[in-house]
Amino acid sequence: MGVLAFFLLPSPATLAKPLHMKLATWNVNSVNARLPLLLEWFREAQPDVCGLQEIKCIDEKFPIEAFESLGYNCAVHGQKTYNGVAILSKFPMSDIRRGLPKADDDQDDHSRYIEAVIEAPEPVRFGCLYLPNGNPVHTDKYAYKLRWLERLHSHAEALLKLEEMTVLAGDFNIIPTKADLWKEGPWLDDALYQPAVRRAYQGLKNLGYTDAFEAHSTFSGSPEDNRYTFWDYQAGAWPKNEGIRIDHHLLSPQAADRLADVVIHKDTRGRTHDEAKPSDHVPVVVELTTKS
DNA sequence: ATGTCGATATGCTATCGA
Repeated sequence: MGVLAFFLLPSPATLAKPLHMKLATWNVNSVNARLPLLLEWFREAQPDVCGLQEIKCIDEKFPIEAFESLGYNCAVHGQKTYNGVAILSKFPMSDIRRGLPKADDDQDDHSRYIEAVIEAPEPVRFGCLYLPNGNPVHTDKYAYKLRWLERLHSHAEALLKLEEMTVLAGDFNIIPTKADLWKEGPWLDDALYQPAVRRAYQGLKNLGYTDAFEAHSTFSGSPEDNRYTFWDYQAGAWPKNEGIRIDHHLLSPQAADRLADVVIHKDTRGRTHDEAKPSDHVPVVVELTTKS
């Protein structure tokens, strides 16, 4: 009978181990000012992939060696002083795109989008975005935000046609619903909470993308008591827990089918390390079930 | 509304963007 069991059970070599691939996003508000905290968090959390926003440096000043020493490959789309995005990945990356597609009359010199195929055993296309803030409304900054959302919509639509596992993650600068802020009043005139902006976010979902946090909260046995991802430096927002949820993962249907967990690393908002102060955003980590 | 940051050059204080 020992022989029978040997034949009926799959051997360890052929049994595909279920794995969880961790895909994170974090607006770091200067990668160099934040570096000691970032390295500490990467050692602990061990994300497979992490999109960074607001790195606030040109490519040449990105601390590539520090991340390589932790086992990450780096794809960087930097800019002097403002914006700047990057993808860190334990797996090799291919098909790297810097910037969203532009129409002929679009002028956009901000570094706000980078995308790569993560060459894991089951590849994932990962887009890292830093959507314009858009304040104050009724200015060209707000118009730029709306136009950027149109361009993101078009690109997101094109990506769905590839029928891949795709994750669009980043600082969307969009508060999707009333549940995603502590009090509505102060935000009614803010570009992060305008109906047109929230409608555009819903438009991305209507294409077929799933908001990972929203989906996870519908089947999570113990929903997180915190859903905020950002607390302003000003006016004591953090000690008063006056936060908002603006850092999101949108999943293609192929990725949404694998959604296993969403974790907001709230504790990093109160941490310091080697003189480095916390970012005003915290990392959000999505776990997808994948095969080895 | 504002109790804070970070990068920069207008450069040891002010300005911008968030």
